[in-house]
Amino acid sequence: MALTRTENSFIELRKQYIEKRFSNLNPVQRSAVLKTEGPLLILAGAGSGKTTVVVNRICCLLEFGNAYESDELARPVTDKDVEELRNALETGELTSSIRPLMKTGVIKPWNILAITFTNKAAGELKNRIEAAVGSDGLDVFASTFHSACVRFLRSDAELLGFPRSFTIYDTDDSKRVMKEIMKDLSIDDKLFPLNPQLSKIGRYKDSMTSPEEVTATAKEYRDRVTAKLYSEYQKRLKQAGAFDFDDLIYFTVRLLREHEEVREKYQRRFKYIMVDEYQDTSYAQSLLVRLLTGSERNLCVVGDDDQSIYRFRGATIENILGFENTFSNTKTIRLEQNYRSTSHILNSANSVIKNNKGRKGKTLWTNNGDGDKIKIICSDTEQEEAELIAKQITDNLNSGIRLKNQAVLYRMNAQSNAIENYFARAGIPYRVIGGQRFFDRAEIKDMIAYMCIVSNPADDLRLQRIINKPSRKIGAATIGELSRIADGLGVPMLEVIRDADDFETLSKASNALKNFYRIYQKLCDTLENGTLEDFVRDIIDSTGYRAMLTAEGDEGETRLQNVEELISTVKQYEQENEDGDLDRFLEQVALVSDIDSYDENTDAVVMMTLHSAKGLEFDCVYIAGMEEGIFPGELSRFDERETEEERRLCYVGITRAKKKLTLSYSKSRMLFGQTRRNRISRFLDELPPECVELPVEPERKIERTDYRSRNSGSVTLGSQASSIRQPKPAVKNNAVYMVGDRVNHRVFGDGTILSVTELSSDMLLEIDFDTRGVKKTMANYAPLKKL
DNA sequence: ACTAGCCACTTTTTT
DNA sequence: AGTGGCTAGT
Repeated sequence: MALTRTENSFIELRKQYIEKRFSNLNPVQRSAVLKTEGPLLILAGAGSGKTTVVVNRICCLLEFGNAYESDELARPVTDKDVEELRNALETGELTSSIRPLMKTGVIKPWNILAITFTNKAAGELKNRIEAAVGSDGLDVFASTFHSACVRFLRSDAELLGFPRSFTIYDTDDSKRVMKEIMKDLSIDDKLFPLNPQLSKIGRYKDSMTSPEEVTATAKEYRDRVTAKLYSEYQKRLKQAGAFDFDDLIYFTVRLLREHEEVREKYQRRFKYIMVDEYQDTSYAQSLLVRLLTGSERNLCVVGDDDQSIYRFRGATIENILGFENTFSNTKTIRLEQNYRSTSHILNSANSVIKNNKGRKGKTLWTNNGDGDKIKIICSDTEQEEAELIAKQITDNLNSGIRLKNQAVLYRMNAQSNAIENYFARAGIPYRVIGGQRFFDRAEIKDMIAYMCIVSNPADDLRLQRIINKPSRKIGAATIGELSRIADGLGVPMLEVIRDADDFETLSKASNALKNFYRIYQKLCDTLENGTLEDFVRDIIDSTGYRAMLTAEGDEGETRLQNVEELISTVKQYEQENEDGDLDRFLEQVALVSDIDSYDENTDAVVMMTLHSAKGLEFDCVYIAGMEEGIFPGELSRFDERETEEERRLCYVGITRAKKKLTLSYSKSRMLFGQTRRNRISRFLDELPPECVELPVEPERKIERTDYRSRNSGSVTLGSQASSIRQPKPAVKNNAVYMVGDRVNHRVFGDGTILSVTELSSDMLLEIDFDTRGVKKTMANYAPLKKL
């Protein structure tokens, strides 16, 4: 039906109004916000304001529905309506009579599904939506893949033969199960190491390959063993009513695939779907997204192929590279303007990443000024590295950058030790994100295990963990017998314990088992009749756990404190979640990561792995361990695909920095209990020389701040060790520099060269100046003369 | 059944 | 280097 002239002008003005509503965005961002219908691929460079786009896109949907791309009108329009809208464009004020005309399509907050990478990101997204559109925003379904899947499975897991109150196994649990399987099947875990087998199984799940399929196709002996392990592993998890992390995705996909009514339920509900960090999705996850997407295909994925860093856990970069092929008529939008970093930092990032081949290719640009150049610092040991980084941090603190805006990033968690040690001694407040999580501590896992068996009585694994903790005279022999009987009958171990009297072989342990069952029943009672907090307190006391810890002395004392902390966690959980129950709490515990609880308001230096830093930004970023064998890691050095992944990780690291970036390497480092000397990371060579700092520092004593303590002032750059190193001649500008040469520096005067280090196209010289101490300079940039 | 002491392994990165 | 698992001895 043709539109009248009045209608046409109204629709045209409506578009203008909506555009104006988002005039705070740049034109590219705005086009991404307004394109609400059909498949959309947003290639969002680091710091390009992609979260802002996602938030605004959701706002747009909630405020205007699909009005921007639609000809629909809620009622016939008159010339008066057109006039009022024209006024509204001037004043920004909509009259109540035309307001209903501004929105088309029925879009409620719960029709929008937004998948993020971490729980923290989901929370932030919700907060920002709430801030923009009010409490309606809270009903937008924003969560991670894993949390979303748990929600779906909670309502329909029975269709797959799992209980609704299923348990979620973490990596640790998986290992335990696998170890047991290997023992039962007499498979040598030297020949078939645990981790590779488990990750193989994980990759099978990522590619939606069932145990049956693997068994059918496995020809070689090793593959047949893996197939056997996989089948057995799944069998046991099912018996225990448990999913591991990969299962959550795998079984949700199966649920949606095999049950049309469930699939349609969600397709009807989620009219608009958005997926963030799409470059880090697995094949199974991309399938999941496809299954949730209805025939309208209102799917928007956001990602940056250069920031794909989770290949090791099944992410495939092909998802984002091939999105346009999977979804025909995809509109692709590139956000390339960076609002975060200075151009020296950005150019460095560009220069590093351009060495990768498999990428869509894009170049970030910024209007921010050049800013400071990239600092490179070099040390002899990892202790000294920590010291030098600390020095930079306090320098920057003195120039007004708060500690919370400074972050130390590294490749592996193990690197944090040396840095932590120094910071602790120097009195620099710091926080470490990641590493061992609170919920990974043994005593906390014990508490959780008690909670789990009440929630899911079939959870034999958790049961075994705590059945004799504290000691109840139930030993390995008894547990073995229990497990045998339970297996034979196909019932949970807990049932066998209940009926212990019926089994001859358990007669000796009968009393101990009855005693345990009484405790179990008491816990069930407490949960039934009280709050979660009562329940946890009861676990600590009734099980004798407190008594056990108290008896242990001061070791136990700290562990008791951790347990007490769990109580306050539970308490807080109950306060924040009205409808929270035990299952919900346990699932949260299973799915939170350390980064989720990272609070940016505490004023302390942040330390974390480069992986954890994804999505964050800091004024100052220090990346430690820029060495071959560390970063890129030893295993990645000779595999091109792996090296490219490391390079992307480096790109992620560099682009976290807003103002200052410091890269650090150490000439020697203690790792795996051995001291190793590593070459400088190739990534340093890939930096553009013009962005790297000429280390001509203004001559000033490092002011001691309150944070620095005694004894850390004597910073010795360049020890004898460095002068022993093989002299490499630096040829540039007709000058050849060798270790031991005497040189003159226009600012620092005369000195002796301590070391020559090849760096990019230049040479890094370490010079011991007669009057000014040891400094580092670039051969090409420094005002140097050979004497 | 429990404990102490020894050995081996870890190391990528995480939901 | 540190931790956790295993063995052997009580």
